[in-house]
Amino acid sequence: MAARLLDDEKIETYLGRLQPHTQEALVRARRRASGHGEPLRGVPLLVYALITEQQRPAGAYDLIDAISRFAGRPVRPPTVYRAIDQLIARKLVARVASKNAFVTCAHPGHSHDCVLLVCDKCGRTAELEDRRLDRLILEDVRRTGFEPRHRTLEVEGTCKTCLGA
Amino acid sequence: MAARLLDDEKIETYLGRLQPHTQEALVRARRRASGHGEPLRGVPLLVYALITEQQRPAGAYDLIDAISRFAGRPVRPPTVYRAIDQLIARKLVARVASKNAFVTCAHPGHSHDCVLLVCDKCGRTAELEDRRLDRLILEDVRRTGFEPRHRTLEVEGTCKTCLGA
DNA sequence: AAGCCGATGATATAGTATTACATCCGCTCA
DNA sequence: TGAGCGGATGTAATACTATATCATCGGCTT
Repeated sequence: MAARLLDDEKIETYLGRLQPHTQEALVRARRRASGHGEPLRGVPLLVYALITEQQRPAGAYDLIDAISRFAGRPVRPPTVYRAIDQLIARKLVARVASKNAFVTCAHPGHSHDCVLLVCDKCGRTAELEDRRLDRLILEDVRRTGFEPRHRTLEVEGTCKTCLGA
Repeated sequence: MAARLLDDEKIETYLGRLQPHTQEALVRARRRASGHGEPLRGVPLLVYALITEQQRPAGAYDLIDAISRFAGRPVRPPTVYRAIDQLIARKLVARVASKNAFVTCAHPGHSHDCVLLVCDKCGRTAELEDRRLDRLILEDVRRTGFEPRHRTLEVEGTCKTCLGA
């Protein structure tokens, strides 16, 4: 392992000051991570916390800037992209293809082929799950002889809150 | 109107040499376009033909290069992006969000919220339509109080042909 | 024919992502 | 115990994608 860019203790102190919803998500994410390979730490942990904290998709370069500020020196893109890849592999984070951004999964560990609702106004996202939908898509796709590996289902529009305002 | 970058007649000559499937698509696209605003010509026409010709998603810069070669001088990104935007507005082309690329719509004029099957191996895409699916997604989304404007549904995997090979 | 307007074109730059290489750690095994 | 292997981490450089801004042109109005 190379010299750690970020000190574990410093990260923990930082995390302790985040919002309650982030704390809760971190507990869930760590619990999930502990069953799947290495514990969550370093840049991936920080990336996960940062995305969760702001409750909407984060661009990779927003994350790079935030982590650079935290570290007190520039952190390069591959460092953060690697962290994101790891989080996606662990199914803790999902890419928002329509925005080139990333969100934390609301239900870590679920099927993960969820429907992502993206609000044009506030930028927040919500997840939706529907087994019937999953099944229908799978049937339709398989019927054509196509073997699916991954699916992206994103709906852009206006969320309930923004409709009210 | 500024000096035309591309000469109409030269384009027609070029188009005449493309594959039969492209010719057919062009006829359909032009018919559709004629009912909706200006006829298709210039850069948008060429972009449409180029994407169709290669039967798989084209990156914006592939198109920029191809059109530059055709024009015999560099054509700048905004020129091509504007053409793409126009084609998307006319529903002749769709963005492939998961690949930052563009495909021509197989069924110009249809609902256009189709399912896009993207093959990892050969890169080709196929479209799928299913009203039941459309309805189910709409119901699910509306139930949460979200007002949809646009949806992206892409499935990555292996196509029938590549599975056979 | 002066001047407005929208379409087109060029310049520059912003934003997103990856390739390739350097470095360091900690483990294995002589 | 320390040489060296291998994986994770860190850096530099660059490729790829997209847009904001300004310049220009041609046709239309009056």
